[in-house]
Amino acid sequence: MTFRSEFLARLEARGFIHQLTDAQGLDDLAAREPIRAYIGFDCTAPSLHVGHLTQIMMLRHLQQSGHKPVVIMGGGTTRIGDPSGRDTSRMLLSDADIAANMASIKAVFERFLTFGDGPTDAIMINNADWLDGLEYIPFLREVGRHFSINRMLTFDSVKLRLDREQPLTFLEFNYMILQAYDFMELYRRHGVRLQMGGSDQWGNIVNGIELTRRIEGGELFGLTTPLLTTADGAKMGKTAGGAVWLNEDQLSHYDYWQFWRNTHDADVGRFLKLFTDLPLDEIARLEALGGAEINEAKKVLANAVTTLARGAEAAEAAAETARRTFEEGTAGTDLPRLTASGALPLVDALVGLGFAASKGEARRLIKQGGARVDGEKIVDEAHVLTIGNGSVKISAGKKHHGLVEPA
RNA sequence: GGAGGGGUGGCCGAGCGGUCAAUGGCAGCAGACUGUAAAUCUGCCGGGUUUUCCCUACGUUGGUUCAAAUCCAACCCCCUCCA
Repeated sequence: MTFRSEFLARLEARGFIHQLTDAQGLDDLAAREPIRAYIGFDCTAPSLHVGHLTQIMMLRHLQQSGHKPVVIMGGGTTRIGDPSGRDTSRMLLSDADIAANMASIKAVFERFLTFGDGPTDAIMINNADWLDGLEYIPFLREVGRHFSINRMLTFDSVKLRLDREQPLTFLEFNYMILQAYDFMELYRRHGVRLQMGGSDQWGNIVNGIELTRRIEGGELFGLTTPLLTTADGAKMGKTAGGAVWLNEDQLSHYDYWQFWRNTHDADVGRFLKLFTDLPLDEIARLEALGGAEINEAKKVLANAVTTLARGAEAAEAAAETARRTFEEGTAGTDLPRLTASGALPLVDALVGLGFAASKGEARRLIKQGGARVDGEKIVDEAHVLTIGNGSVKISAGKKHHGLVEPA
């Protein structure tokens, strides 16, 4: 359908919309008045990763179209663990871990959203505020009676586990109830009308809408984004080294930039729309580039996305390092580095720079011709570097480059 | 509580007394070809060590044996059915 509201029109044009509970109703509402919409984030790790980026960008578009983003930190729900999309239970995190993670995650949002007290300023709320104080019996009487087990069993998050004969604890089984309760509580406390999330959250979102309608008579809306996979079907945001973290203390600016620079051809257009603010006609132009020229589009993508998450300076530095390293074959300043003095076995340098997980792997790398020192291929596993006064460039394969510098 | 089935490397999944660091698949890494892409082909893929050597590993702990992922016992956890 064609949306009248700027918000939905934008999301639609950029490929954010997968499912919508009441497209017409939400469109009318968003066209008529500023709305408050929320997305919840788990605090299971000290940083969000690029898999969360779709959600964050959606809040950004919300704010840019004149609405108010509400970021929910799952301080309470993380103590339960969301079974959605998982076939095994999460480890239970300690409260201290959760608090530390939450503090670490918060900072990222400030790069994407403007927080404050104004009408369209974003706010951040911890659902522990109301979940921690819940009393069991009163909660069951108020909320629990609106959930039928029969129906809960049909939700994907539960069904998947049951079908695969994998355990689902009662603790986890309650997650969807608490998330539904969140939505209602946000409606009560802050007048939030819309919950957004990944497609795996559909069930949880619908539950919240239903619950609020029954108890409060309020009309709420839900919107989910498509599950994001790369062109070859892999889940977004996982690389060899693990997740692609948004926090810079978890992943260097350069590596973050490189992740985007290495986007598959087929994904470039989609990613530009989802993860950057570039105008659509500009994206159409970039997307149309064929052959080797699409590399230009990838650089634009990497620059734009890195600027958002890490700042313009970080993006420029990473881009410059990449240019020097890959196009000139020299070395940029942003590369991973290692200091040493005197004699350093190449194997140790490779391990020290993080290019190999063990010495055995480093040896293997050398044996197979993947290791280079100052651009020169080394096949001697026992090669020893002599660190004098200049830095030495170490390469592992075509993509990993680093520097060993004198101490 | 009872009966049965099961817990193997990042994941899936074989093995069921030596020839097992453990078949196969996926994922991953490197090489060739390229465009820091994809596809394809080749090699590698527990750790250490200049190597037919040592460590660690098949839920946990003990035991049998010259020898155990493989047999036995106890325990822990999971699944199914019964109560």
